[in-house]
Amino acid sequence: MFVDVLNEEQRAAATHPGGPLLVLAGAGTGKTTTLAARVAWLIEQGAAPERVLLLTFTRRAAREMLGRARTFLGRSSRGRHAGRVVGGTFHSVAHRFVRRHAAALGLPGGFGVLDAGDAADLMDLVRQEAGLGQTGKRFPRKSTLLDIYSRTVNAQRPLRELLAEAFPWCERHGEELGRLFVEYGARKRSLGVLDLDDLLLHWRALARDPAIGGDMGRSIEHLLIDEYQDVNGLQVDLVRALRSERRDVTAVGDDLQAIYGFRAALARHILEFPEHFPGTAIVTLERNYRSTQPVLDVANAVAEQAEVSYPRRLRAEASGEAGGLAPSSEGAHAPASPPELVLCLDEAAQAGEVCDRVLDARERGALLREQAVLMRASHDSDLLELELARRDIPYVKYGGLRYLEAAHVKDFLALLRLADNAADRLSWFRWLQLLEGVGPAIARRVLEALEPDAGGLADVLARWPSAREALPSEAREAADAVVGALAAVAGEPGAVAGERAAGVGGDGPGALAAGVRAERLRDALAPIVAAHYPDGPVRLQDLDALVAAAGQASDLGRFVADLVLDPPATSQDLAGDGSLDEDWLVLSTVHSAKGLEWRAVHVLALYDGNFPSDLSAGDREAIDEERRLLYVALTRAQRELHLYVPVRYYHRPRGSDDGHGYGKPSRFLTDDVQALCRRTDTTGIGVDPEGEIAAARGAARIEVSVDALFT
DNA sequence: ATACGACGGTTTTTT
DNA sequence: ACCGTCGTAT
Repeated sequence: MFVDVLNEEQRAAATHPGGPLLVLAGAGTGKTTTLAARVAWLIEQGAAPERVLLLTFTRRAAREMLGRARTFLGRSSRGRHAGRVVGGTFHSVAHRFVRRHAAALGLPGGFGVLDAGDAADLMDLVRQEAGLGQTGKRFPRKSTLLDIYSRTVNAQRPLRELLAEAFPWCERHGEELGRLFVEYGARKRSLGVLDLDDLLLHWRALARDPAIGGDMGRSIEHLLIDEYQDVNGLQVDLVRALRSERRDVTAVGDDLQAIYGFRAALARHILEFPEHFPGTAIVTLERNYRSTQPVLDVANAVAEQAEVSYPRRLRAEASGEAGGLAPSSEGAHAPASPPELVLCLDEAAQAGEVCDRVLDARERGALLREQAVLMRASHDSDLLELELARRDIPYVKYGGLRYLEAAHVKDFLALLRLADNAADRLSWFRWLQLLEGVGPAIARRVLEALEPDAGGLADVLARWPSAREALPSEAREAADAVVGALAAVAGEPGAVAGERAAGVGGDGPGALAAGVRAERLRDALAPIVAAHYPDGPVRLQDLDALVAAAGQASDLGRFVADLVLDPPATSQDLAGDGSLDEDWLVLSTVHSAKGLEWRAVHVLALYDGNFPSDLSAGDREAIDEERRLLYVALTRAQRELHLYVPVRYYHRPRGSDDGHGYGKPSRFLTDDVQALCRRTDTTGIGVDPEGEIAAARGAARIEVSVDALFT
């Protein structure tokens, strides 16, 4: 029986008979295994798989857990059924429900979902049209505007309070922001689009509706939520609404790993769970099967510094007979070595040191993909990426600038959206401006003539011949090609003869396959993209990857929506498993590394100002969150941990002028922590344990500057 | 009136 | 390396 491989606490959690259950699972304690086992156990006890709902933080996590649940259940018919469990992120599951009940919510059936970039663009558009923020005073930029809006919605708190607390430098614009946000909401409604926050808001509204919500709640026999320490107020509301009648709910999490405060998550929520669900059984998992004790010692020492915490120490189990230890190719009796603290002169030197150690670990038997370089901010790896390329070390990077955020990819997505929904004004507005000599003003005029949301696709296309007159004559032909392609691939039957992928895919009878449609659009857009961007050819390759991915999808509309809800972390992800047998190093932000583990972990740029970030200085809760972030990074390591501290950094990244200063090691690397590490000083200038730099004291005293001559 | 090039300032992290 | 603003050329 599969529960036999679990330890006592894990088994208690997995086989909890019913009613609310809270699993406090420290890092590496087999949380994934336990949750997967619980799903398997529920099914084995007779729960209908499609009535089990598993909410996870990423879709990858859902896949992994359901895969393991299936393994647990074996080849029985129940095992096959595990695939029918409903699983995904809050947002992707919300999308499913909202689509199903779109009519009741007054939404068009094929409503579009805006990703963060689209939403910021719309916010900006609304701001311009409302004439807000034109006062010449510094006004928040569009992405900041969306951050503020989103955080207010997710925290479910008044804008005023939130500004004072999290965006004090924007407080003076409070009134304008309020008006802007109301207008933004109205505009989304009139466009028939939802942003990511709306998905949750609409799901909550459904869940609270006596009729629809009642059915919904009753149809979910068991609700399981992973990473509960990172849910926000809106998500807590949702969970409570879904459980107003039934009491079967399992939450799993670790308040020591709460790192999404910037998204309005509060670790407090996990501690309040027992109050929200009276009679909650609590199970605590403390046995760590992932890391060696020296690694855990350092992590524990970091966690202990927290101002407010319920102290818990992770203990390493001798070897992993139970739970989530990935098989290691190295002998279990290899001595556990203490983490290494590597002092580097600057970030360039750091890049070299990281490469040296990565290759060294590889010599000792750790594949590149069993190693990861983790960082606070995605640009921390800029220099490292150059060095990796120079040394021919392949890598993939997670987090940071997403593939989907590249301008040309968004241009293409706009076209893909139009293929399904010609009424999407935003998408028209976007691609029209790619044309030579076309800016916002002309694009707007074309839209006026086109009236995209009046009538069906055929009506809109019928207006094109007159609408195109607003374009400068040089641009008309290129635009015709795009509109022609749109007409040819449009979802409606009768658009084009021949080339039908008869019976293939879910686009309905007479429709072209998603891949063919995507390809047509790509071909029409290619000359425009090539002309509009200086590095055209490279960008076109990205579009090819997208076309290939669309080819795997059954329905173009769903393909685009899924892309927004579950963006590929890297272009390699999108391409699929083309390079499956290749070995590569993983680069990732700490946030994106959540829930993962590697044999060797390298943590970059541990100097004060970067990790913890300067932006969090002064706010105790923010500093605590940065500390938990480091804790998450440290606990990703199985056997090897390297911490890098560049002591000199350049103030102006402009160039080689000597505008540098000396930074201190991260305040989290206290004496206690450092005492648990092996120090390697590669700077050659001497750094003492407090981070005082001999050279800095001398250098700071003597200053040479002729700046005074020029002012 | 509009588009585009030059210039200066820049709050990480993600569904 | 990006975004927003301003000046200029069309």
